Amino acid sequence: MNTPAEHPRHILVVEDEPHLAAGVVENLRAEGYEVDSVADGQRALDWLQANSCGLVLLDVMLPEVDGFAVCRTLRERGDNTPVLFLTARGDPADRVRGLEAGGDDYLAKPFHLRELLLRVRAILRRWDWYQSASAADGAVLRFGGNEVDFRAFRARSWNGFAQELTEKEAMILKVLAERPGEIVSREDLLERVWGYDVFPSTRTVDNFILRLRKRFERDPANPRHFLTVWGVGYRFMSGAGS
Amino acid sequence: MNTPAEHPRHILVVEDEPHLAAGVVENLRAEGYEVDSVADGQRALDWLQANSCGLVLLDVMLPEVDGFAVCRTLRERGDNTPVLFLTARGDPADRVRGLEAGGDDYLAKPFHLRELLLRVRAILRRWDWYQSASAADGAVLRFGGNEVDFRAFRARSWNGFAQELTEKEAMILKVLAERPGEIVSREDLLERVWGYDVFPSTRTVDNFILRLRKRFERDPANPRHFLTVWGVGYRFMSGAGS
DNA sequence: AGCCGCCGTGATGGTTCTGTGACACATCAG
DNA sequence: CTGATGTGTCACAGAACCATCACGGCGGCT
Repeated sequence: MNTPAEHPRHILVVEDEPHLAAGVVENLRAEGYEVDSVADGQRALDWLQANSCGLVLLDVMLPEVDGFAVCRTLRERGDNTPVLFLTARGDPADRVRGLEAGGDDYLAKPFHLRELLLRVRAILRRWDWYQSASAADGAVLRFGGNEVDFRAFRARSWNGFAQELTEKEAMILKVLAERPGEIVSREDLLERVWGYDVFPSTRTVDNFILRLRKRFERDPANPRHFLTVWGVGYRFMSGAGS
Repeated sequence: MNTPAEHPRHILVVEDEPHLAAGVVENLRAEGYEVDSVADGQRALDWLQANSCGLVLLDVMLPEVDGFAVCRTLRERGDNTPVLFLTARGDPADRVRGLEAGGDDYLAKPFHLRELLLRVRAILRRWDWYQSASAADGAVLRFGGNEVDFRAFRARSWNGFAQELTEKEAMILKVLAERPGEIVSREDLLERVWGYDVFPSTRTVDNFILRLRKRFERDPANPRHFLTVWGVGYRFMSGAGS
């Protein structure tokens, strides 16, 4: 079964209008993605059976097999590769149909390339995350007697207790731990963890810090690893840094 | 067609409120950018047809043609100059509207100058041509046995004590340290640190100098680094200059 | 349907930072 | 020397911000 983890920066573009396809492909490549492109639904399904990728850009209006059908078939196969629908019509009902077919997002044509790139980035960010977690082979973070395994969302805390991290907890921890000693603003965290079009309050971030402290700090009220930077954000210290 | 490649360090500010525009322009110039400014949407479009730049700072609420419309027109022209929206409303949905209009980022007023500068830098950094941020940035400042890391708002003073600088302290120190040996007036400091919409008294500046002296001077009463220029302002000396 | 765990928000209380006034001291003009 | 003006220093109050808790919504699982 295909999983996006295998080729997270690889994108398949399914679009029958050659000019549009070329433009999209070009721009995605310029952003550093690997891109393949096919022109109809059947070929898309064939390609996806033989290969894997991190995202499918799927035009709804396709000759032969339309985009919704492609996506449904894909899901029936057990393939969970993220799908971003492109459609000519602005009909919001299409969005619902797309989501029902198992799509992840939806963009109405004509769209701005910039917006497309933003959405692609947002969708792939999730997988970027898995990738970097496994890439840093020793994807086990150690600090102050704690041990965190990002692959399994698992951790063992300083006092020996096993901890099952939630997804958000793990992501926040990871973003912080990527830049030890540096300040990470709440906005950074929101953007990196939640994405560009979701707006939880900054209070939410505080809460996750609170949870991380409870899990990993010996004295959560006097944190040594998850430090507050007043007026800005937080900073992660792994060691006995002073 | 305009591309940011031509003038990557050039910024156009489109803002109708003169005082805000002045503050923003001044701060951007101090960071080393070339800055032009116009006061309404039509002039912005005219300017952008005749010139090119690396970034447009675009107020949403403008007389005549609003910011979204300016951006849309720009994109229809095929101009992909990055656009950073400024808006009076804090409504996060505006961010999406801005992105849909073809913008690159979005900042709600009232914003902190520091944040504005960070975002400007982030956007311009996407273009490889623009490598180095401002001089004092990211660097570690050393003087008289002290060590200041502006990235982390942290410092170690001559006697070895760790110092957690507050935001304002760090900013004032940075502005002073950018021009070692030069006189910086209180008005300059107010403009650079507090920005466009706050007007503390000059007394406040004195107080922050006091705090900096306490942190970093061996004998705060006889300062060797944070010197008073009577009747004008202050001057920062990094070395043993006297 | 019912249960449970995760997530986001609001309220509350405590902490830190910031700006100001007061007063003493320093500097300058005459 | 004397007054006028600017600065050093301190303490304080208000503002801004954060930690923490409790609660409700939502979705997944049984």
